[in-house]
Amino acid sequence: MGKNKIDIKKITNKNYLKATFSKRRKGLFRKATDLCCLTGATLAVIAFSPGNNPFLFGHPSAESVIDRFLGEQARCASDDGGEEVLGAASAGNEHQDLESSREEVKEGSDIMDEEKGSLWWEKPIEEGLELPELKKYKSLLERLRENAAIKLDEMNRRELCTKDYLGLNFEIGSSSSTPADGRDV
Amino acid sequence: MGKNKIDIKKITNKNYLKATFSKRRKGLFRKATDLCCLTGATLAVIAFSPGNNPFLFGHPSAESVIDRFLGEQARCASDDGGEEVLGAASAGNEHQDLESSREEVKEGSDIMDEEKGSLWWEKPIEEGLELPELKKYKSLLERLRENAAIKLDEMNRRELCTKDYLGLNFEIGSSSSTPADGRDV
DNA sequence: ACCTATTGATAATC
DNA sequence: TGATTATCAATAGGT
Repeated sequence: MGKNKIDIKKITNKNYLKATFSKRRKGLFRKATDLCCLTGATLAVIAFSPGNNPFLFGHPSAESVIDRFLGEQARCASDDGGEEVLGAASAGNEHQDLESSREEVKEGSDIMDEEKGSLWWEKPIEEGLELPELKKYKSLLERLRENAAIKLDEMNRRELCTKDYLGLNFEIGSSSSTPADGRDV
Repeated sequence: MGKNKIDIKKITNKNYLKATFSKRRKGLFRKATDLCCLTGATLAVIAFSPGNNPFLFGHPSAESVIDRFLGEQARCASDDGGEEVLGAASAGNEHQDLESSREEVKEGSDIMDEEKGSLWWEKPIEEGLELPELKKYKSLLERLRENAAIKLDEMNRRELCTKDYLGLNFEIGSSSSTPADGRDV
């Protein structure tokens, strides 16, 4: 679709990879916006760049769509009077889940030579629940949203909600913050 | 981008709306697939059609991306030793959240004249936890996935995970199910 | 649903 | 690194 056609396979060149992610991520979010505008669909996109930076799109908001999805899944599953079967690793392992997430992130940050200067938060989140329970996720998301420096992708033109949480510093205890930057990956 | 240019504003005609959602939803998922293939990005798309049918795309899986997002949000918020502030409606209202989700769905099903015959589940979920706690969501998602009749959008060609949970019957206690159908909305 | 005229997204390049 | 442009890809309208 550009000057030349390309195969849809993993790009190895780091710089080209970053450029491509940037462009196509924007294109994807634009398509998402159009779809929402045209059809009023409820839609969320969660993306982690190759450099593990998070991007969000959502209408009416990413969190609300995720909540709805989770809620309907739960509702659906609870409507048939069945019994817990797959709970092998489910009961009381909230902490484990959180821990594994941390690991993932840590590993992830090494995948690419991140631009450490492009943190898009105005300032680090000024709060620190122990949140041992997932039932606090929802409020956490809201707090995160309100505290984060948000880059409105370009969607402000419509009432859709697009946010790029770029340069989210995933290091434990990190309280450093840097000015916004235009880079995606 | 078709025979004529169109304004990106809400489509009123129901049939045109359905057709447009169908086409553009597929296009969006294709873009998402390409982005994942090219850059290896971790990506999820959650969409509810105008008829409130859910569609999922995810690499490596929608659930894993959602989990990661939730996990990182939690981790991020808990890394600064702050205090709960926005919890106005957060503490101990898991049930309320679930209930409001149900309401949303109920209302939603009236928005469009749904094709009641296009239920894409092989059979209704054979389980019914009370799941009074959100920390069971993860396992529920897994169970739902295993029990649902999954329509692989067309992505099987790559190792990405695209699923259309179409015709998900959100009625409480619904145990009816019907064969798969090709309609999106 | 399937076609095709057109516009839109984007790979390469600067 | 952001902008430009030649090309392919997505899709609006009609069948």
